[in-house]
Amino acid sequence: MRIIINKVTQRPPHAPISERAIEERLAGSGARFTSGRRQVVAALSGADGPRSAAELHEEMGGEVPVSSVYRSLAVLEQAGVVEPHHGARGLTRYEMAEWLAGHHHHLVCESCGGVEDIELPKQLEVELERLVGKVSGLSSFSASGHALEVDGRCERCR
Amino acid sequence: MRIIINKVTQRPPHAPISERAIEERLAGSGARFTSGRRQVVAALSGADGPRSAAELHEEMGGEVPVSSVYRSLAVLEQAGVVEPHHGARGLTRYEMAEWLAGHHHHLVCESCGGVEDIELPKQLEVELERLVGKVSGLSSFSASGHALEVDGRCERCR
DNA sequence: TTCCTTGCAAACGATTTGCATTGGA
DNA sequence: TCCAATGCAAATCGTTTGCAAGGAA
Repeated sequence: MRIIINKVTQRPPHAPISERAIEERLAGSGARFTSGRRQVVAALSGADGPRSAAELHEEMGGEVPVSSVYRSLAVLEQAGVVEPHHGARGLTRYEMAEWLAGHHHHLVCESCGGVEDIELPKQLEVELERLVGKVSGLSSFSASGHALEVDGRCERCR
Repeated sequence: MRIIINKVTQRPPHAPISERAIEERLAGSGARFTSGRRQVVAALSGADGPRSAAELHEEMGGEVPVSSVYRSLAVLEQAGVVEPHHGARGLTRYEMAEWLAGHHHHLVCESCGGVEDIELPKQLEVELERLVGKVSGLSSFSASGHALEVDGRCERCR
């Protein structure tokens, strides 16, 4: 997976993550920002799309055992630092929470199953939000967020 | 999960599924439209949202073993009769393919993990398609479809 | 007879958990 | 010292597969 989006929409690989804010969030859950968790956060905020526990395990050099990666992810999710994303073949991948990584959407490749982030130009995002607003007006479902998934083939698989 | 959408957007619980068309599709894959597969199709086209193999197994009365439900789903997916949908906790749920059930979107309850179908009023759907068209113009990703997921709490969980 | 199907049980891969140990405030 | 955090191995859970029996063309 590589970012192939043009400059306007490309999401910076390293969003300016606030270590401080994360530490506070964790503290709020009575948890510490340990080295293992820092590594997960680092790997995740440097990624161009959601990552599974196994992918993170590998990207982190295989030092930290997978079970610990899972535990880190669970704690970080609990604290609202990362968010799960359910994709191809029942794999659960995680990404930094919206308040840290910014709101974005996904391009899902139906061939390789990879996922790339895409940030909509403000105007389109505004349109989309307006549209979602109308949708929730249609049902007794109380909407709190939305995600647009665009399916197709990534450049590599075309 | 219950349909709570108003009349304008509610999707008919029993879309007028063409048994004939399904049989032909299966034949094209060299497969038969057996009783077990008919049961899966019946359960799925009567549902108001995606269903997992386990849910179908239960809704079908527990007669057909889960492994057979999985096999039926695999064959039906192969033939383009049903489509997988990856949701909460890595569960794979299926629904009738778009050409049979019609294009629609999902309301995902972040509390119970349930998914309800929602069909957008034509005008909104047109807007959405236009928007997706613009998105794919922004990247070198070739889009073939899209899915809008609205997250929130269903009426029951509110 | 020839394949497609199905049931059952074993196998798998992803994720979770129990338990004993380590580490930080 | 005390409780959170971690490593390792065993346990779960959803899903897949091998194999032998059943069925339709």
